[in-house]
Amino acid sequence: MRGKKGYTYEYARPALTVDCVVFGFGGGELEVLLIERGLAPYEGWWALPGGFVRVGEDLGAAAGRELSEEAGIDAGYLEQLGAFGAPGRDPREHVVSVAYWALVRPGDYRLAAATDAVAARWHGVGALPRLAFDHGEIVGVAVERLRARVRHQPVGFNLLPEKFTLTELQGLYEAILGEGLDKRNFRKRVLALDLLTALPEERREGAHRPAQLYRFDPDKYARLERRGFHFEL
Amino acid sequence: MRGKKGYTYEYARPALTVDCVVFGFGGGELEVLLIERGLAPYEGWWALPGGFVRVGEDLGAAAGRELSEEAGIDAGYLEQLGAFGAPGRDPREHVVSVAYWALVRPGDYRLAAATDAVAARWHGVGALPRLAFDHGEIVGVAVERLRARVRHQPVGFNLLPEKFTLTELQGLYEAILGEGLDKRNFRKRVLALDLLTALPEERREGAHRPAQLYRFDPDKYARLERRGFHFEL
DNA sequence: CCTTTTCGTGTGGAAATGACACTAAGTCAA
DNA sequence: TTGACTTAGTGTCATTTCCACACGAAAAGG
Repeated sequence: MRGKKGYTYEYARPALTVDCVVFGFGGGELEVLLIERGLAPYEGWWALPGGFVRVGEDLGAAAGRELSEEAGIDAGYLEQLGAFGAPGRDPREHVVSVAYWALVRPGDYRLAAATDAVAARWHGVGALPRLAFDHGEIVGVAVERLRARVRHQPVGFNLLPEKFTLTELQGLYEAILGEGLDKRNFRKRVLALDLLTALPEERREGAHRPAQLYRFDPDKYARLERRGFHFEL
Repeated sequence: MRGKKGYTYEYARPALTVDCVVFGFGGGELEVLLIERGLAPYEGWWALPGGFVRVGEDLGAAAGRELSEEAGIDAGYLEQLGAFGAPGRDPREHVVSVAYWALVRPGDYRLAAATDAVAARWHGVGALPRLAFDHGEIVGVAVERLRARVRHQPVGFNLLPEKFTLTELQGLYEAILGEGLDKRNFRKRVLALDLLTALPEERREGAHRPAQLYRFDPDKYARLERRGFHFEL
C-alpha cells in the first residue's frame, strides 16, 4: 500500500537483499571481488556487492543488476547459493539476503566502485580480510559450492579467457581445488570428455615450446548433456 | 515503522514466505506431503505447507514452525533448498519464498490439517496433482536434490524407522533413485561404509528366514566425517 | 516333512584409476 | 651455431574398483 511517506503492510516484513560472491582467477589464485563500504553499518569494512531487491524484480536479475551497478561487471555464470536470514546478521533490522555466486572472465569487466561503495578490489580467497555482516560465512559456502560444481560440470571455463592452454586450465583447477594434479592424467581426462576444440593457433611466449590453444565448445557439452551423463573432474 | 494500521517502510518490500517439501516413505514409494488450500488464491488446490516468515525469526525455524502448525510434523532432517522469487509466482503480489526440504520417519508425526489448510495428505511423487503457485517446480528441484544428497550423505535413514533391515534400506534407495539395485553389491557397499550397527534382534514376519535388524550409528558417521571422506551410494 | 518365501553370501572378468619420466620445441646467450 | 634452459606434450603398467551373476539357509504353514 502506497502512503504519503512510504509503503504500508498489515504485518511486519523483513527486508530482502541479494549479495554476490564474484569469483575471478588472477595471478594463479582464486579471487573474490569485495567492495569497501562507504556507509554505516560496517563503514570501511570489506563486504560483498549487493543491495535491495525491488518489488517485481526477479532475484537473479537483481543480483545481476547490483553487480553491474556496483562493480561494472557482467557475469558469465550466475547461480543462486541460498538464502541467509539469521535474525542478527544485520544490526539495523531483520534482513534476509539471497546470495548468488558468479564467475567472470578477466576482461569481461572493468572494476568501477559506485553507488555506496568506496572501492572495489579482488582479494585472494586464501587471505581475506574480516568481512561485514555474515559475508565471511557466505563466501565460505560459495567456495565449497564452486569446488563441488567444478568437479562435475564445466563451469570453470567462465574464469578463463576464451582461448587458453591446458596448462592454464590445470592451474585453474589446482587453484580452485587447492591441491596439485598430475599433468598427464589431467590432460587425458579433460580431453577424453571431448568438450574442448583445439584451435589452429598456439601460444608462443617465452623461451620454450609453444602451447596448443583450446576453447570450450558449448555445443559439444549440450550434446552430451542431453543423453544423461556425468563426469568427475 | 509501526503505524495505526500496519507497518510502513520507505521502499516497497516483497513478502517473504517459507515452503516445505516434506518427504516420507510409505508403501514402497517416495511420498510428498501436500495440503489442500482452503483460501484463495488457488482455493481447493494442493500446495506445499508453508507461510509467512515473521520478523526476527530464523528461516529454518520458520520452516519448522509452519510444518508443525500446518501438519503436526517434527522433521528429522531439514535443509534449505533455495529461494524462489519469480515476480509472477503469486498472483496477489511479489512473494519470495525460501524453500526447505525435510525427511520424516513414519510415526514421528500425526497428520493434522490446521491453520488455512483443509486437508493434509501424502502423495506419491510419481503421480502428483497439479500444484498451486510454482510448487510443482519446487518439488522437482527438491527431488533432484534429495537424489543427489542420498548418494553422498547418509540422510536416507531419516525416512526409515530406527530399526530396519537391509532389504528395507535397499527398497528406500530404489524408490528415491527410481532404479533397481543389485542386492549383493548394495549390501557390500553399505556395510563397507561401516555406518550401521547390527542389533541383537531380527525381524521375524511371514513364512521365511528372519532378517537382521540394523540401526544407523551417527557416531560412526561423525568419526568418518571428521577426517574428510566421501562415498558414492 | 514338504513347499514357499525371503535372507544372506562370493567370484571373476572388465574397466577405471593413479603413479611415474622422458622427448619435443622453442628462445636466448655465449 | 651450438648448447643451455624452460615449458609442452606424451604412454605404460600395476592396482583398485566396478559390475554381473546363482544358490544354500532359515523360518512358517499346511
